[in-house]
Amino acid sequence: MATKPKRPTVHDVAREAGVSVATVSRALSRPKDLKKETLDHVLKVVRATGYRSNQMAVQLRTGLSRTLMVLVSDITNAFYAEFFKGIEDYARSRGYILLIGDTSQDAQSEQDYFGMLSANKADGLLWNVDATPAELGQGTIADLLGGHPLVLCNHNTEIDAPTVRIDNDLGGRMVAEHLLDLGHRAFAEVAGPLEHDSIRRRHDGFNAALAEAGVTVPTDGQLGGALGIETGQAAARQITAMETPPTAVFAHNDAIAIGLLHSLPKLGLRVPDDISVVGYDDMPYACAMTPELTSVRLPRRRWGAAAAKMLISVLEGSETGTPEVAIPPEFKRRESSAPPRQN
Amino acid sequence: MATKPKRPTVHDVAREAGVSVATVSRALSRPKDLKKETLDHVLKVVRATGYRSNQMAVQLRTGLSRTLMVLVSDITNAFYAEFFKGIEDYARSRGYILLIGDTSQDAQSEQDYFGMLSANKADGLLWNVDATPAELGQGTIADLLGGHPLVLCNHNTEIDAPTVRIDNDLGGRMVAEHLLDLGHRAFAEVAGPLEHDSIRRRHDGFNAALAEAGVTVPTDGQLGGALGIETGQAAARQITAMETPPTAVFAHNDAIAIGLLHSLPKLGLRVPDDISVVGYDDMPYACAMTPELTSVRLPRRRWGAAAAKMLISVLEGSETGTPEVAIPPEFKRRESSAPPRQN
DNA sequence: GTGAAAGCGCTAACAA
DNA sequence: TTGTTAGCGCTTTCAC
Repeated sequence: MATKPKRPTVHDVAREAGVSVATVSRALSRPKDLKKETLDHVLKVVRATGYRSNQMAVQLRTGLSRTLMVLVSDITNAFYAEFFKGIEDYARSRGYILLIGDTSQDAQSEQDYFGMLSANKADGLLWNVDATPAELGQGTIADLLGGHPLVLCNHNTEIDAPTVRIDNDLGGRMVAEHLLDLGHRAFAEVAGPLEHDSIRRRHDGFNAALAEAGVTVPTDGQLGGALGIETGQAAARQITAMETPPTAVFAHNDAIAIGLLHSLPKLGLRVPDDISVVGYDDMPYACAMTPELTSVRLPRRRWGAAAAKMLISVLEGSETGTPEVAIPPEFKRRESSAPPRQN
Repeated sequence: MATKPKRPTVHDVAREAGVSVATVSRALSRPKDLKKETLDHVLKVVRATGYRSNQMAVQLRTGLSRTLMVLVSDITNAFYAEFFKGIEDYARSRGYILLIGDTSQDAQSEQDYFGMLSANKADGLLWNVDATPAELGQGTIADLLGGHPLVLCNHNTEIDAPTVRIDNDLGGRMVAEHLLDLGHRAFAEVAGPLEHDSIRRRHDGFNAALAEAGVTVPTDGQLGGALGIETGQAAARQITAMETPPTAVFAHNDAIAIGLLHSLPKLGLRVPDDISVVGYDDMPYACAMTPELTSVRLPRRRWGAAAAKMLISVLEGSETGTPEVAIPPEFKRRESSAPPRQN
């Protein structure tokens, strides 16, 4: 643990190099302000001494941490992996690093993380909002965050901030159009929690597109629950129990779809022969299901990168409004959807 | 953007409360050093002014960032999600936050992150090593990290540091024993990159247990490749092309197993009737495959928590050796493995 | 129990 | 082009 021998500071380097601390600082941050000779010399000493600037001091001095806080409700969700990567890639290309936090849908954790932002542990926040925080009543979001800027990764009507989200209306619509094209007219929908904007929109888009074709989802075909495998399994039981089951189901995410794929056949409905199943998200394993799952691919990496870019633009002053950009998803047709049987 | 009105500092609070800055600082960090009266008064002013300490200053002054850096080679891998959560949970309970970095198996990125550690962006490092960094030749790992402590989450013979890893020898052994118990004697193994310690060990454990039963994997049954679905698909082709295919396959992770599950039936071998498949990792979707995948469950969350605990112990001085703890996995029997057919 | 004051290591005016 | 110097906001001796 060579942690004892105190690390060299600008002063050490300055003394060693026979220049002032300012020169050392400049050599590192604005090299072109120095005579090439001096620069080379200082840099050599820097290397010789193994000097590394102490970011704690830099941060205090500049007021910048070059750190982005990323908040999601469940870091455990594989869904976010690519999203993080997109953020990380762009952020790092701009010299920022990531503080990733999991709020677990818990108001206290959320507050804690907001507190860290206020305490300048990060310069800005990338937030995948699920629910509007309760504390928001007591002030604006900017107060909560200590004035640090925020970019939302989900739409939220009660928070006024730049937003970079997936175009879920379009996603839902894509599913409807695909299924209609195949000839389906009898549908079921297994929804997630509709109070979440991103869920609501895939629902709205789906149903709007159906409505335009003169079709509606019957009441008993409107199922839903949490965004998990079990919801799909439960839905499969409900669907197979119906007198005239739908010929196509739209699951609000791939986990639900997997639950369907897994349970429907066991309960007597083959996919896609008897019933088509379309998922949403296009998780990595969607294409390895049996049958391969038709899904809506969300460009999660691009999404993360766009959000990071937006936040950094705000931080660096080149973005001042509160734009809302919606990233279009992409439809992935696979084996789990097919034309309905003729009967 | 209420970012203009400069935030209150200890001085502001001190003036407002009619005490010294020292007293304000104490009120926040060591309340019991103050007369209850003073304390209450200061705290009231703190609340009134909305004061929040500036962590940048605290860090510089104390030399502590209360931040843990976590480095993995691919943040995109769903495998890490639960691992992160375990780290986050424990870390946060101890007042630490997480800086998560993705090295992309890239030496430069790795160096960059090490540099940030040296620059005190974090107090310590939790590292899921894949390969020993090339730069290690030029000095000890402690130098590279600026003297900050490190806990490895994978064994690495060339780096001497406390390690908290999964007991992969045991995992591999569990698979062999399960399959032997079922009556299998003809095996194939689809391995990952054996240069990784965690992969090597599941291989070693598996083969050692087979050897003890007097069985070996024939040469043409020793397959392998990257830890992805495609490797499983390719292996399925090789296996089905064999004159006498094995009755059981051990896939080094679930992705490979999924590739097998997906491709074997298409090529004429039913799972588990003709051939048993056992995966490794027990990813969330393993139990939703058709057939449900028998796998080795890695307690990833517990693993992360244990690693975080170890690192914080080192940081706070209560752990000084270089212990190596191996966390035992758990066997999950499901549908994809069954006794071999009698023939 | 409380205050005064000395920095932590760095950057950025301002001077020279 | 380079140096001097004043802090950034906080914690922590050391006095009182």
